[in-house]
Amino acid sequence: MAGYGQFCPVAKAMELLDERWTLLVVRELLMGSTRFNELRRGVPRMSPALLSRRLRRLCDAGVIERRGPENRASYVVTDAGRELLPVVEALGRWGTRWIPELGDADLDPHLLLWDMHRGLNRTAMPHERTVLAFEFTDVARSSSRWWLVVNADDVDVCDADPGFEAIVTVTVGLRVLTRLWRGDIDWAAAQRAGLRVAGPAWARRGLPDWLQMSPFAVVPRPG
Amino acid sequence: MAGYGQFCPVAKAMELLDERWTLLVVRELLMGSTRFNELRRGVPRMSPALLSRRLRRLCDAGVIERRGPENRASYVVTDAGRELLPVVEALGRWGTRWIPELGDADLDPHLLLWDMHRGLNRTAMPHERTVLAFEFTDVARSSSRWWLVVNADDVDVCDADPGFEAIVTVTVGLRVLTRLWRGDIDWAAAQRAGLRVAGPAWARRGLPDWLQMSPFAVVPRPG
DNA sequence: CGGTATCCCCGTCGATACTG
DNA sequence: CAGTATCGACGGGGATACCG
Repeated sequence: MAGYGQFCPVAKAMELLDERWTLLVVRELLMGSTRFNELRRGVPRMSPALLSRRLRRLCDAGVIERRGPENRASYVVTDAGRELLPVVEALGRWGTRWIPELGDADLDPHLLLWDMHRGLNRTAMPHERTVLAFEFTDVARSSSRWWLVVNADDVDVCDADPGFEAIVTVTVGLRVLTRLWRGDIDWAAAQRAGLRVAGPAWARRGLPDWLQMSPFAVVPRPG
Repeated sequence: MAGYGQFCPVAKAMELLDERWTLLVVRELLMGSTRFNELRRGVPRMSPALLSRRLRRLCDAGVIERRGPENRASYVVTDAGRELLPVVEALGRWGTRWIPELGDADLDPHLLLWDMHRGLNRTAMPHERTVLAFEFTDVARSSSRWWLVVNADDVDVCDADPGFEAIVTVTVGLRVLTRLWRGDIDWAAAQRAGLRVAGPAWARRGLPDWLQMSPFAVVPRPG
């Protein structure tokens, strides 16, 4: 689409940033994703063709730089890209406060686990390999069971049993865990809403500390 | 277009705000415009049908409220709307720093005068009616001459001679005055680039104080 | 002044398949 | 792993005219 035909810096910024998906890709980049397929996991409903277009556009705009060989590309934010953090933060804070309601279509177990895997508080967790299991009570059988496999230096999100025994199993409705992650409700309210944790007492007690919530969870709500 | 299918508050915010023109309308509302045709002057390239759609959407989202009788409607921001100011500010700051180049299509004398009329430093100006004239050296005859008519309690933007004598006449290239307004250059650089002011000495000296620049003019530039 | 109504085009996006 | 290629539909939005 053509530009706005305005010299206003807000308009010039939006000529780039109002394109569908663009700011979500930027969000993923700012969260630390650098590889194409890593970015895709953060925006699973975006087609690879469109992601490719957006990445090129962001390169052209100087927001990111493409690095590495053709077959192992990575994308890193430039100074200009890093300075989009205040924009993303302002949007996230506003969305948190003023759009609290989620439709069923906004819920996605894979995306939720993907977000959670980034925020795990590794230092508070056991040092050996640790597996956390999640069972969603209200999701179709085929995608109701998930595992976070915490290895020495990475975390995997699995939708198939990894074979190692889970130290805890969280049984919960998808919406309840999503709202907990977003900070719409707290841990106690989640338990009242049916969240259950199975496993040894020390692990059940530790879990709330292991799972960091969304960065926007602490945003104060209106009223 | 459908939503993003994400529970992330950034995604939920962008479902509303990534629609073309929406954030520019919000900008106008935050700058104090409340009436339909007043808003239009801030987004002249937007069709009235589309502005109408956007206003309804912003009402539905709780960003603004529609008030007054059918034939004299006004739109005022709610708390949610007011809290979009940090979003607009962050975008404006980023655009100012990282998209400094303007295309010819981004220049618009009417829009420039419309922006300037809002920022006039009335207290520093003469109390009686004051007329400021602008003559753009590089704009087609039909829209090269403009006037700001400062009355007791309002300011008019005119593209036809208002009939009252101007206290000063500014002769300048459209791009130069636009860059001055944006803070890309300062007053001295604008004069070196050809800006000339005609009128009594006291008015010529006062002018830089009368004309407030864009709120983003003070944003520090990279490097 | 404050909008609606209508029309139609073209670009965007989604879907799917495929490649080095 | 990191993308391209192709295609079709849809709907957003620009233009224009019109109404209360």
